[in-house]
Amino acid sequence: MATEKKLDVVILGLLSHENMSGYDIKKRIENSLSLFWGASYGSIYPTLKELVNKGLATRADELDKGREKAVYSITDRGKKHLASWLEQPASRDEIRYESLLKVFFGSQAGTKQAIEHIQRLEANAKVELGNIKSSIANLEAVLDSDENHLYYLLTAKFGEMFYTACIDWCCKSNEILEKIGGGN
Amino acid sequence: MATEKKLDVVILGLLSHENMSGYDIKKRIENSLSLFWGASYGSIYPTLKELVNKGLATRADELDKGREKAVYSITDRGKKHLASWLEQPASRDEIRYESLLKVFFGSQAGTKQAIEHIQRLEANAKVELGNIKSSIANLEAVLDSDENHLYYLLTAKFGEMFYTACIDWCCKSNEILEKIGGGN
DNA sequence: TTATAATATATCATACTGATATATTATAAA
DNA sequence: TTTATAATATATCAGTATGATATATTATAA
Repeated sequence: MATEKKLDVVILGLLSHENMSGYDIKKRIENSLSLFWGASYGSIYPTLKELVNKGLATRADELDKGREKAVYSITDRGKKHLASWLEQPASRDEIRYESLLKVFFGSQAGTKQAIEHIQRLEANAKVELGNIKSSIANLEAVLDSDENHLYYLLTAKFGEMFYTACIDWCCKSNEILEKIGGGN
Repeated sequence: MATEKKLDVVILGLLSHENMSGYDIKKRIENSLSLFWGASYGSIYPTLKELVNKGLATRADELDKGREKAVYSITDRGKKHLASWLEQPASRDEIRYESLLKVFFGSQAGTKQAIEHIQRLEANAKVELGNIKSSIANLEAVLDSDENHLYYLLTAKFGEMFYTACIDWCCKSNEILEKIGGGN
């Protein structure tokens, strides 16, 4: 069956918060879900068509500042579909870290290169952690206004813990490799 | 271009440690890389053929206890290909956690369901952490015998930190949700 | 004015999954 | 001893997604 299709329910979830266009959905995924999920235009637009065909969403063409825009809304059937997915246990929890792959094969390239991969990972984690910390500050400021904010805050805190632990691992690993890798 | 192909270099990396069959490669990935990378037979076998066609690996048919087996070895060109990938910065470091997706959409299903997802995540993380801890103990015992063990140990320690932090997040999130979710 | 960024959607080659199929050998259970 | 089940070993394919590319319009900065 290939990986069980998830993008339909991700989009339905976002539409359950707010009506959106495909373009809006992409931005929302990048801003709020990117820590633990992603999606490309190449799958978002076909999935939106499919949702309309199945009666899980409806499309309304709007004119926003002279520019055409298709805004999608979740239907009652869409809400039921979303709810039935939400009650199932998650079936895909995984990490894909090419950096770790390169560390794993470190003996082929030498200590120096492994250190470089770890330092890039650390630098990136620091940027992400900075972004997440300001998200958390913003969310905590508006926490009572919308129930969704609480759940968003919890996932942001997951990101905070992940990148904090990741940076810590990078430091320790660096130390170990610096110690043994005088030459190579 | 779709996701840049990575399985070729993953397999070359494993073959740089040891000659292996497709079946062996699958097991090795499950045992040693599954924390941060995965692969299915449906991609491993075609990739092995491709590696042979490109002259990056060679195939030798062996008879192991009356059972046919194709054992692959990395070539010099394969080693160069692996080395040139290893010196590039990683281009794919990501998490795909459906559990977090379900937490994010928690307001649609209610506090109780969100707690259930988090508890399943915690239970799974505890199992993984147990496995990783025994791996680490084994690796630390044989550390000087093979340079690869050090890099394997580093990635295992990444897993240890990840699942430890994950369990911690689950506990804290659980508490928060239990507090507010008396009813729903 | 001119270039660049942002908005908005569409298409497609390529990569990979997970299911299914097939066949053999090893091992545990009846 | 038969019988079932697990492990070894490989192959195929529909379905799901990525990321690159293309196109067109409006907004903004140089």
